[in-house]
Amino acid sequence: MTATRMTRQRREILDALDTRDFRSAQSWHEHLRSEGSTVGLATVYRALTALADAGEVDSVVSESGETLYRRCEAGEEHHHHLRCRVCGRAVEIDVPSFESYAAAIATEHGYAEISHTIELTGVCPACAARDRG
Amino acid sequence: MTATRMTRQRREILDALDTRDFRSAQSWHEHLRSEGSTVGLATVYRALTALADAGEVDSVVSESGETLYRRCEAGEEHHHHLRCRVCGRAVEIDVPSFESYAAAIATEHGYAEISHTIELTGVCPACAARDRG
DNA sequence: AGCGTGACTGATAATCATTGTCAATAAGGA
DNA sequence: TCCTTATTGACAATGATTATCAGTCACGCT
Ligand SMILES: [Zn+2]
Ligand SMILES: [Zn+2]
Ligand SMILES: [Zn+2]
Ligand SMILES: [Zn+2]
Repeated sequence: MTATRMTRQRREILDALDTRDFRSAQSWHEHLRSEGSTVGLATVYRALTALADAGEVDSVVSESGETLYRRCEAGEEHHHHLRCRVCGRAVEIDVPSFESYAAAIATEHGYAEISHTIELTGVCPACAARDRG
Repeated sequence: MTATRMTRQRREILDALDTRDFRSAQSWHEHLRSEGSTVGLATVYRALTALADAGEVDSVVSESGETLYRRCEAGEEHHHHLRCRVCGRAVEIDVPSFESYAAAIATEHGYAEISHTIELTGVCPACAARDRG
């Protein structure tokens, strides 16, 4: 019944994704092409959304509304990020006290099916240095 | 030098925005039209982005990438929301300990110009009831 | 009250990210 | 190898947002 096939394209995409930078589907596609891959844009979109649904990659929606992806660190659990808004480089952070607080405040207001978003963005040391020249 | 003029359209838009629901520009436009206004879609977009830039309305980016707006109770002050992902109804929450925590963890990683996003989403009591109805 | 200027408006075209279409291709089990 | 069908990729289509630009009107000034 299940039937997920391991194709050349999927292997290429998995290989390209790293755990350092958050990039858009279009950006990953460009990156793959520049490395010689011939993978199509639609395929990159399909693979990334599928991987995100499967929880194998992280996705965040940027301030401008683009969806950004990166591969998770091994063995994924719920976590949040501190991301560079210039280059996409990100580190994972955890916000221990918030997790329970979120549930409490939500039920207090009668809201169900709660989910939450916590993202920190800034300019990483490398990009800050580059700015100064 | 400054030159922001109070037009009929801007007055209508300001009047329409309420402090209860987060809606997209298109949704506010529909709402205005249904009330008899003849305001154009582009004008609604322009007014909302201007108001958001001026800090007079809050804007959040939804999971699907749409930008949602509403007028807020807390004036200019920084705050966060618990929003219904079905109807947009939202309440303001505060996350007391987080503000300083965000700054600390960011500088710890060398990131500058920090900003953060915290949004809770769920299904409000009214929408939950309607689901069952 | 009348005038002039430039900010504002609205219909529409353009843009941009993302999704849908569909014929051709190629995993992977028999 | 052969068959079934998931997958691919070029391209069209969508949907939100932004840019154009000619016509309009707010508002300071006389
Ligand atoms: Zn950076
Ligand atoms: Zn969390
Ligand atoms: Zn608010
Ligand atoms: Zn609701």
